[in-house]
Amino acid sequence: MKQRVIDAISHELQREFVLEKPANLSFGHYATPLAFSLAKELKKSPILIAEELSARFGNVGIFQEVTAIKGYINFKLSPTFLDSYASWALENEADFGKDTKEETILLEYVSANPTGPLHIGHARGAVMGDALYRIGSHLGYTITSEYYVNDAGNQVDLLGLSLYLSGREQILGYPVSWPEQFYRGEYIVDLAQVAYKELGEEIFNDESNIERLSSWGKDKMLELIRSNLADVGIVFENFVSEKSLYSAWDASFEKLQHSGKTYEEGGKIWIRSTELGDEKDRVVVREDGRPTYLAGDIIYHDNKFERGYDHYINIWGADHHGYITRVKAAIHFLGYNETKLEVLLAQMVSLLKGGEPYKMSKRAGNFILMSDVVDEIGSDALRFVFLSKKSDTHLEFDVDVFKQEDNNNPIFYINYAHARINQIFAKAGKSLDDVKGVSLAHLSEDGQNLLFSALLLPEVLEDAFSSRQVQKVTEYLKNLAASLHKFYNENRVVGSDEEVALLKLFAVVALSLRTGLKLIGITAKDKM
RNA sequence: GUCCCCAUAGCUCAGCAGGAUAGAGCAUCAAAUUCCUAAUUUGAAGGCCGUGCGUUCGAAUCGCGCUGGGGACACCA
Repeated sequence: MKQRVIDAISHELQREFVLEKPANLSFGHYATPLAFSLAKELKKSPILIAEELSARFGNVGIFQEVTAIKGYINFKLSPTFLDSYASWALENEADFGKDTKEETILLEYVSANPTGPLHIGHARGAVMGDALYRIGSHLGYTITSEYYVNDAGNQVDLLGLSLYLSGREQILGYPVSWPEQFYRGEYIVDLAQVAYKELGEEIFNDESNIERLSSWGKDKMLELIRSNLADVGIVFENFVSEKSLYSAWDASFEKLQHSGKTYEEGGKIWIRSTELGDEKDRVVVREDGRPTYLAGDIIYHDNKFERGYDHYINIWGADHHGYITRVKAAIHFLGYNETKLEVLLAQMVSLLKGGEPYKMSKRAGNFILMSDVVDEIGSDALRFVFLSKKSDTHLEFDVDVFKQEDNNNPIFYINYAHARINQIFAKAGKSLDDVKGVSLAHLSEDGQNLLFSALLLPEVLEDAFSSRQVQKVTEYLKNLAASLHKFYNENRVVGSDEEVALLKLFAVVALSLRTGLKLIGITAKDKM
């Protein structure tokens, strides 16, 4: 819709212009402040310019009216245009808001260590990534979703050690002393029990079994993580194992050396990341020859770029922000265009319950488990609240709000609007096919405005995806639901003279709500 | 010390590729159900958009400084 408007205006004006929303829908559907910027150039008042320019739109079909108000040029779409778009949307439900894009994107998110269940911090990146995946795919981008599994290195070793100690302590009854950094959540105790059942008591007898425990535990944890994700409707296309990539280290390392940006010092191998803005150079190979964590990411990004996507998006926890520069430097040294990588940061989440800090789960080892929150408020509410604020800003919310069944709870409010429409159709005894064909050209002003709002979804999606700001979608859905409730209270539908037209209008609103919800991973309710 | 995020109504937050009177929900007060779900709606009240300077015809929005809050600064992942 927006594109049609832009095309129509460019055709007439032959100029660059900014298209925006008027302050008030009564002015029009779209507006441009173009006259202000032309004032200097033309040495005329913006008010005069706006009047002259608006006069050119006398017979541009899609506009009913083009008016100059205080220097702004306001465009009001014609009811026929809105009606034809509405009819198209209802005929092509699945295509509503779809677009075609050439770009291919590799989207990596979550990538939590397979050493424990997902906690609430992971949930934010997870939900954000999934929403971008859904919206982007709907817009026609070819997106691959990927989870990088850190199944090599210290953390996984620690998992094995922790299981080993826990088994010796809880099952074999030996006294053990726990080093500070070991995993101590109750899930470790539970998992050690499972190990006891599946692998037998002897697994805890000898330290030589720790490696096996690590690997076994990692697989179990990955299974748990997948199930945590599945509970909120997230399924990844790819899981890439860090460990499996290590065989490619020599090749990646050779590329790095080829760039001349590596050097040896103190028995370690460094990359000159300071040349690309890093605070210090970084070690990639330790004195004992073991590659560092960064090396793993170098191989991984080499692997990613080899696969030849147009664009790469990583969603990381905000605590990794300092890591961006060095990874980009490495990508550059590998000979790729590092600007193709975009890193989005998911900031901290603080949870409250009844106004008090949400208590940490002992089970998780003093984290808030994502699954606990899902059990408490449900996947839909979790998704909605996490998506309603920009991901790179801190978020605080009270889980109790999302258990209320009223206006406090936005997901409830939106579902109610959708369910309402369904019930009205049922009450009227009509189906979509009964109303599709009717013309909406004679709707009241309020009806036209509601229709216009419902038809805005495609441009909201476009805007949300391109700015990576999914909260634009949740905000839009809340507003659309509010408009529907308001209209409902002011207009009687069933039995009125305009029954079929109003039903068609409502059908478009429902389509927009349903589609928008679907793209943030929520299934709209038909009945409540 | 360096870097990142934040500061808008009592609370939680929108608005920010500069544009017409700064919005929503909650909380407070007052209204609307013989009628499609009142799980809703309407109205009132509530704001030096943290602060100073700058850019601009125009700044909540852009730039610099300051103040306050959160976070990150490994050869751990």
